[in-house]
Amino acid sequence: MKQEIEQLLSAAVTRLTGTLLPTPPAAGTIVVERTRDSANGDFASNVAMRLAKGAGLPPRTLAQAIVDALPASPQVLRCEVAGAGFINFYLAGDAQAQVVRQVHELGDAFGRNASGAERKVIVEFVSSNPTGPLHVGHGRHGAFGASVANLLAANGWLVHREYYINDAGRQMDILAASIWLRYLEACGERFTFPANGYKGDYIRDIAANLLQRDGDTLQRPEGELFGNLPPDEPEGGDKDEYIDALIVRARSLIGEAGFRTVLDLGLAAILADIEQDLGEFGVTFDRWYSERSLADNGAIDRALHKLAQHDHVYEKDGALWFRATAFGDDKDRVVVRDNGVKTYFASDIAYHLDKRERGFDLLLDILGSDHHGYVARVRAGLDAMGEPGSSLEALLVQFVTLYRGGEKAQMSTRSGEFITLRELRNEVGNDACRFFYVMRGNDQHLDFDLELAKSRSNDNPVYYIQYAHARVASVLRQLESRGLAFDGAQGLDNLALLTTSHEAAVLTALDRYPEIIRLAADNRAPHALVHYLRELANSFHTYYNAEQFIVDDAALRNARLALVLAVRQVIRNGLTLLGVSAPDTM
RNA sequence: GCGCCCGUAGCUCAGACGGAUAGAGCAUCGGCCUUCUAAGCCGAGGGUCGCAGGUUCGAUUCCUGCCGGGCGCGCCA
Repeated sequence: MKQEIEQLLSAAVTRLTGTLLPTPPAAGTIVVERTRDSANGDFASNVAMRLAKGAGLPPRTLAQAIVDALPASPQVLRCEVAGAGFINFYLAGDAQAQVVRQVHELGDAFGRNASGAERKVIVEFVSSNPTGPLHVGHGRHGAFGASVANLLAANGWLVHREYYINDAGRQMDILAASIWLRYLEACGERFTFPANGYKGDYIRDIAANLLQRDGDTLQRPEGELFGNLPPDEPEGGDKDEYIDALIVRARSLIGEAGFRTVLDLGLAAILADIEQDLGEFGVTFDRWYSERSLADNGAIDRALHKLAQHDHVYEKDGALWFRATAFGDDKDRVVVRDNGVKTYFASDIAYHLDKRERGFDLLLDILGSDHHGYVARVRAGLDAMGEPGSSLEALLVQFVTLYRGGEKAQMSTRSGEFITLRELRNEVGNDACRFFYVMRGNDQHLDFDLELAKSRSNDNPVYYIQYAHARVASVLRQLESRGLAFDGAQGLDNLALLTTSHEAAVLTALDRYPEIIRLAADNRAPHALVHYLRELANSFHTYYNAEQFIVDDAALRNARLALVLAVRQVIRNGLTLLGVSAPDTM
């Protein structure tokens, strides 16, 4: 409806161009918005105020001229000039009701549009280090990323969802060493576990699987392992030095192949756990992309070569530096350390180059807010390699603070460690989780109250929306039990009977849905959809309390049922984009 | 010190492109179940939109400077 009014205005302004208006208006000048107060009509435009100065006319005079030039439309009852020069549109009585017909015709597709124009976008999110289970912060990334990806797809983007596996580097070595040490413990060796090792119970589980699969083939006496090592932190040493020395020792004792066996087993186990966890959460990926593969297939060398070709690298202090400052970054960045090891940043730019080479127009990275410094670097890298840095868009997700009735509760009461996503899901349920995670904008800190998310009361917004959906289903059950059936044709033919103020409110809410889908995708703002769904549910609940749907008058009954079925459809469409279920009973 | 984000009702937050009387939930207070699910509805109170300037016909929104909070500024990943 909003679009149609914009078209009317555009036609009127075009008609005046050359006479009252010296030049055609710039794109984006003709804007129509919904009025906040129905006393000002249903829609309003400020176009006359924006064009008045250029035309050398008082805003109200120009506004009246535009109104006079508007083409006639069956949708618009009348329009008038108001205030400082607003043009207010009053819709014809049955114009709004046509949205019900649209919803019935389009079904699941209602609200989708083609604004993305089949551009290719890669959404990279979660990408947690595969060194342990996901915790509550990763859950927000998963829920947010999945919802943004769904919204983009609903707007006609070709969406690819990807998880970048940080399976190279020192953290992986520490993981492997930790597993091997727990394996030795399981073999009966006794020693003090390193301060910097991974201490979670899942490490013991993986070690137990290793023992079961490979027997004691990797066992070595602890004396050989710990002899002549630097002191660990509790002994006054440096925990990083200690664990690095331990890793070197482990490699020499069980060989590179043996070490790799342990590492791969651990990596596979943890990734399987993460994939299952996210899968149960309704978060899935088209590809799990291995960082290690970038080194193995030469992609990093190719990226570095590309930088060197364009003369954007130099040597200093034995290391190879990328001249990032030439591309707007704060400082130059090391890509190859003086010990010959390539930095994490080197694989990052290689990865992003690879994304471009795979043909993605938009690279959407969903990152923790603590990674904001990283964006300028990677953009600089892309520019230096001849790819537009502007194709990278980073969405920074702020931290999650868990509360349990008002008290901070970051730690699990059972294990004393960070609460995992799985624990959270088990406690509050997937629906409430997905919903609470996207209730706030990504750049807003999120207070996640466990008690509120669990409460099955009117405090809980997710149930409020689901309840509206279930109520419609309940109405249909009631209809059937009275021996009646919904006559869709009759309902859609009698939409003009939907005249109460409550029906008008529901119709307006339904009509807004396509606008919200567009807005939420353009702004990468799933929370806009959350707020909308609450308002739609509110208009429905109010209607439900005010009017009976199952009335004796068949024409009115079917018109009302057509309306509430449209509400059910739109709620279902919206919740689906958020990864939340739409139950028929509660 | 530099950079990014945030500051709106007692609390948690919406307010895209500058527009008409700044909204919602929770909390507080008062009403509504012999009628399709009360996980619901209706009503009331509650605000110098952090502060100070600037641009504009018009600023919560844009710009500048302060104040307060979070995060980041490695040859870590």
